[in-house]
Amino acid sequence: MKEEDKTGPDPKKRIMDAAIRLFAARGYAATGMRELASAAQVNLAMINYYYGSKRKILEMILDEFFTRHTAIIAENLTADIGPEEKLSRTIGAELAFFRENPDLVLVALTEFPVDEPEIVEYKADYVRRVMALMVENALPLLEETTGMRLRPEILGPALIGMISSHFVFRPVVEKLIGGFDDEFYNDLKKTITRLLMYGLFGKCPDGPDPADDSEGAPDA
Amino acid sequence: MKEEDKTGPDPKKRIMDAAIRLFAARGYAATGMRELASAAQVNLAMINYYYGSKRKILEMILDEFFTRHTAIIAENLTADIGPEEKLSRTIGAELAFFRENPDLVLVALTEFPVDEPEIVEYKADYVRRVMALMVENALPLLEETTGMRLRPEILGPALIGMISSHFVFRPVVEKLIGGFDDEFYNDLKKTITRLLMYGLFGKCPDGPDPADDSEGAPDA
Amino acid sequence: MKEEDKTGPDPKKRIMDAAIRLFAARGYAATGMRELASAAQVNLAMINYYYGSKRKILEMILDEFFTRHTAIIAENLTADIGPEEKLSRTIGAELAFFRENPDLVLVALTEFPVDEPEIVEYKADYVRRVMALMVENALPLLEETTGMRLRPEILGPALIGMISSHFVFRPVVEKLIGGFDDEFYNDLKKTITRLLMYGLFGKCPDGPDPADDSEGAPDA
Amino acid sequence: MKEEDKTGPDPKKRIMDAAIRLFAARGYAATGMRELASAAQVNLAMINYYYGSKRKILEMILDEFFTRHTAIIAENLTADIGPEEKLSRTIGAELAFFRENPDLVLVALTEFPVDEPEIVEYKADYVRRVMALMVENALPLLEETTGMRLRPEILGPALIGMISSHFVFRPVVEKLIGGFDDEFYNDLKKTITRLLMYGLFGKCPDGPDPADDSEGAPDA
DNA sequence: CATGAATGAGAATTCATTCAT
DNA sequence: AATGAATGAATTCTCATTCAT
Repeated sequence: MKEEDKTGPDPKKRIMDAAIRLFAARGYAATGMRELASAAQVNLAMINYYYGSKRKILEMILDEFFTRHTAIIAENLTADIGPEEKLSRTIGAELAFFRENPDLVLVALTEFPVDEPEIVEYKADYVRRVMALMVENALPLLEETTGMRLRPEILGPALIGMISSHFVFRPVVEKLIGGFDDEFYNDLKKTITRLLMYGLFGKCPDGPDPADDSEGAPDA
Repeated sequence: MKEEDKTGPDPKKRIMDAAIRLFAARGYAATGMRELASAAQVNLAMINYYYGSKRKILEMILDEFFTRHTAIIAENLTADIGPEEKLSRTIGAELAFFRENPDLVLVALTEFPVDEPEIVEYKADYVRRVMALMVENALPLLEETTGMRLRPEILGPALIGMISSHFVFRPVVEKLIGGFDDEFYNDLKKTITRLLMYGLFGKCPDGPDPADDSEGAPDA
Repeated sequence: MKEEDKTGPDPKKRIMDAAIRLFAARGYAATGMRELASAAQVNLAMINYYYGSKRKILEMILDEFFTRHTAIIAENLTADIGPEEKLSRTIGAELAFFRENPDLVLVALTEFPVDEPEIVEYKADYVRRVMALMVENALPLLEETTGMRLRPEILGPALIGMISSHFVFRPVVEKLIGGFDDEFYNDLKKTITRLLMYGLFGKCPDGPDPADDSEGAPDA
Repeated sequence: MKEEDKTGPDPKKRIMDAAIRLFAARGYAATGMRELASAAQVNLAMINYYYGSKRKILEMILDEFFTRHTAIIAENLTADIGPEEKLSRTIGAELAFFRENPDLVLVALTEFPVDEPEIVEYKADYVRRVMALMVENALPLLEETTGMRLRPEILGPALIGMISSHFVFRPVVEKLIGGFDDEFYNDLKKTITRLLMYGLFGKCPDGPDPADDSEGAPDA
């Protein structure tokens, strides 16, 4: 009986997967528990049995995104490397994470501004942690190179916004452009990295593009 | 005539204003018609009397955002000026528009990925037009300066994502930081412009910062 | 201004005509006042201005049918002619009336059993009058010819049911058969008359069919 | 199991019974779901839980009537007996069925002409089947005895109309006459049979009335 | 673990009607 | 006579959740 009699993994995981997919496609509030139950091939009552309530599911989704995203940022920002490499690696890691979990990103960003009291603390905590990571591991150096005062509450959203924006527009762009292949995502990484490091007009130092995954060229 | 016995302007406008505010705060699907009616100080049935349905309200909101946003981009991108000035002006105009209509931006971006068949065409059209504007008025020059192939389906979302991201995170950041004053928005504009033009490491040509609204004083 | 600026006759009449048509097609309860207003090319508020309420319209419709139908029966049943001629003429007159006002019949019959307290008296009165007419002008003679006891509360509905039934099934039959031409209605009259006078097996006395409208030709 | 804590049979059946009763008394469109729920002693939401929608209930009611009525006609019309016996038995069987399910008849006839696209096919199918049964099992013989051309689209409605008409007028007649006892229904059967077989004036062959259930007289 | 039944609150929408102009 | 706005009640249906089995 333990062998999956329905489709795919165990029921609890199926529910979570379906929730991420449906919340991304229709939005959290617009997704019904029945819809979710049938998408997960699970009896309706089992959802509350496993998760307690609909909102708890969303909390777990957000929590997962925030935890993993913060960990990625922390891991790359605290590495003992030069600032340019730091930024370039962070962008790459985030993009890789987003690409593997596009619906997770979509749910997190789409439901992010929504003002539900019981979830607001998750979000505030996430923002706080990301800003703290920047202040401690990147801002001083960056203020030096740019010669500007850089506020974490501005730089944080700006970076995340640019790196994630593809995934917000993806469902619509997909209908116009068709799917996205490896080449697209390599272009995406190159463009985003280039923009965040040198902008559209900044002079790029000589040497190979630091974000190009193609060919066999090393990152340096 | 009928001196407004309730609050503010005429009922139809009050409904639209309240809808933008509520959809931004709670999300479209989570906002009830009763909530909307009482927020707009209007009888419940008047909403359908004026707008026909809840979805029509959202359609009008999205349409307004898309129309105005596209117009701003078109106006600045087609101006007969140099590419750097083009970009800098466009960013400034967009930020000014977003700042004056933060809830409108939030609704447009939050509800953007949602896959409702009857609204999808609005969005696709918007994306198509923005990409076309870039291809015709900016991309060739930018590809020259960057030496990269720049896809509109990458560059478009990236720019919009960075410029708008503050407004997506704003409700949460506001709770941590407090309100946002003029100085904040001047910093925001400077930072976003700097990032998109020269990135965090690109060498900025000498001369005054092109995006500084503050007096004539340099940043020190 | 009095000249009909819209379509057809004066607004009050247009409302009544549209009501008969819509009540026949969708039923009284399922027909909305807005539907009625736009079908009659009249402002919504004018309906209540002219008729007071939706129910009053139905009352007037039923009243018109009952009045005219009762008058037709009275006129033919009290004529100073033989019983067979009486019946044949009554059938013919009813069928002619029904054919000219098929929607009126449909509304009267469809809404007839509905148990709305404020309308019930109209119906009861109608039934009473029809039964009284039969008792006074036909039953004694018919009981003699048939050798049966004939109750008016049985014979009345039976006759009306047979004569009107085509109009109840008409909307559906029309979809299967196509329209109904003069020949059809002549056949209808012949069949109904034949059935009510001699049934399917009764021996018909010689002589021309008393209900044949077509030329002078006998049925052969 | 669950000994019925409410009234009578299981909830699903109670809903159906109440629906037939209410639709007959007030009409389908005029019957509200709340009314139905409380008449069936059932929670409002259970109606949709069991039947999906209000219209589905009507569809099931019509389907039941049409199925059973067609079966009765088929059974009696295809019997290997003489034409007079065929007709007489069919009338008797229909009247018995109608008497046992007066509300079902009323709903079917009252809602019959109503032009709801999703139900129209049920009705058309019913009409088609009844007409086909007549064409195959009765019309040729009847045309011979009557010497008339008999169209199924005329004869079908005429027969049904006469046999069912009592049940259409019943609610109103009941208020004038009082209830209907066995004797009444025996008279009804005799009168209807007599009319359809020999009409009001047709010469009835000698011998006892073929439709008289009373006394001990045999049918032959 | 799993299920079908059940519930009360709430969803969006439409209703017939009224009223000031 | 005519209209657009307004209203409160009612419409059908769906919601997330609970519970006995």
